[in-house]
Amino acid sequence: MKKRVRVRFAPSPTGPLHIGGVRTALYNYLFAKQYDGDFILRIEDTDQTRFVEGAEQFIYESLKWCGIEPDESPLHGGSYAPYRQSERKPIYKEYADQLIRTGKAYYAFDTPEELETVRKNWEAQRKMFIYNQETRSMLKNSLTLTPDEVKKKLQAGLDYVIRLKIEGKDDIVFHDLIRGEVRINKLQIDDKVLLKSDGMPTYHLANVVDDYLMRISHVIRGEEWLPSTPLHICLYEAFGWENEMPAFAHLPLLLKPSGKGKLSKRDGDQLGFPVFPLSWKDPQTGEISRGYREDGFLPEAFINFLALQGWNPGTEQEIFSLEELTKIFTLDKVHKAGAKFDIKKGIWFNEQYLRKTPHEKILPLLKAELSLNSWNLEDNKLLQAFDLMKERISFHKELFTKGKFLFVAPENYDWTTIKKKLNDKSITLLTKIHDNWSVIEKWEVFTLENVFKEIIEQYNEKIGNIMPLLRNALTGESVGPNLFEISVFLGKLEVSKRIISFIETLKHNFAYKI
RNA sequence: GCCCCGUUCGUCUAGAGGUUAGGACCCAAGAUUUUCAUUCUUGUAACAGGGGUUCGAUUCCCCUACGGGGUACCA
Repeated sequence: MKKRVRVRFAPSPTGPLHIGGVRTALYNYLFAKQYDGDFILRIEDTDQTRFVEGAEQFIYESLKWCGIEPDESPLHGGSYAPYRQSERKPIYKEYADQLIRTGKAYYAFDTPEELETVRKNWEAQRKMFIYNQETRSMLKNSLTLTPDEVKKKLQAGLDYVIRLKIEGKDDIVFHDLIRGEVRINKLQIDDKVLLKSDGMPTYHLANVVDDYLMRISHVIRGEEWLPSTPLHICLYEAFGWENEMPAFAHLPLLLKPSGKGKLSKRDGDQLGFPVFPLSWKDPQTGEISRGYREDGFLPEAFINFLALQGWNPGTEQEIFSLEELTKIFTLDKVHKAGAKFDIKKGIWFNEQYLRKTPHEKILPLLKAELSLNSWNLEDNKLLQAFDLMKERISFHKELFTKGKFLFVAPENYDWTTIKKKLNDKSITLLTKIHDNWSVIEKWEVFTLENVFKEIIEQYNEKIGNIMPLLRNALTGESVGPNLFEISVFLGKLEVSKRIISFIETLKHNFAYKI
């Protein structure tokens, strides 16, 4: 029988989740769903010094917004609870003790200060210190001290850590689902701290123990973990779990647009685009960072974009729903090299989704934005406005800036264009259009256009001369959607008002010319 | 320093020995449009370098360069 697919996304709540993390979560989710497996969210909060208020909540909200909710998590529950590592503290101690008993790990009493001194000394000799099978004999631990001394120290309540005892000089070889065979010599691996002096496990211990206990079948994580994977394998072996070891897949990193370093939380919005899915307020400084949601990205577009950063289906299709992605996602199509993040493509995705997303999904977003502007409009009018503008905006909120004239009469006009087009016929024509339009019974595009064309024919005026003026009258701008459609949208009364107002302004400013 | 991973148009990438090296974004030009946008057409633009292996290498191997990651009682 094949092992059930169970994957986990295991962020630590030391700050807001950033888009690299979201992509890791996404790939885990896609992989799980494809195999009808489970997607687990585990909170790795073992570093009590770096705890950030609200960061955990931010993770839940972000995943929810993206539509990739976990099957099991601290919030959703599950049969392997608890899913928050701080609540599993006793478990790790038990497993660490087990390794002590079996001789696979040992106590170490070196204080952080002592180790720091050793490190400095080594550095002075231009060497890098690592705590490993070659150096541990010179340090203070249960391998160098007598059993009695160790016992005394423990009983005296001295601080200690538990370190993994790496043994042997052979290579650790494993097969990464994305990278193929990876090989590293055991001499390169240090005797990593498993249990910290505060009784909390380090990432390595907690991770391996939990992945084992939670029956994780595939570990899909960022490339920054690739170098410590051999260590994790040593841990599985130390526990005797080598047959239950999950498969590993290490994802390429999302890099800064410059390519210099991985995209990090700290980049904030200095780069000109959000690095967080949602906006985030730093509880310490009060500083607010932009989020994709608040910037106006549709979650479907955001996810689609993110999915294609580092993975592709091998076909030329680029637009995929989350569900489609779950059908075609494969780890072997994940690219190996890091991807320089380029927001331009992300904006393009949003434009695509803006045009194809059904009205009922767009409406709530538009209404929320409308209320911010304290404008009032019926739902169907709002959607009509959106349809008029949707092919010339990248984000739904731009309806209210680029399409402001659909909601309020223009306060200014584009004088540069007006001056070029204005002639001695202009006022007469505008007045005529106004008057003839005023008596139209069927206020629709076809009729308006016909009446308009009859007039310019009658007066032998060029369409390119009068149209910009009429457009300015109605919108205050010289470019935009079809003018007759705008007129229909605004309604006869409003159109009449705007034209009259514009004529008045012209008369006032250009009396000499007319 | 040491270890690991990587390197195809500016960017995201396809390519798994023989291709006019393909697509998308961006940019540019043209067509359509009252205008802008959309749409359509076209264009610019890439195999890091050097050695092998081979009849033939972007593709396989090695070296170099460059980039990224790791090297904590952080994850």
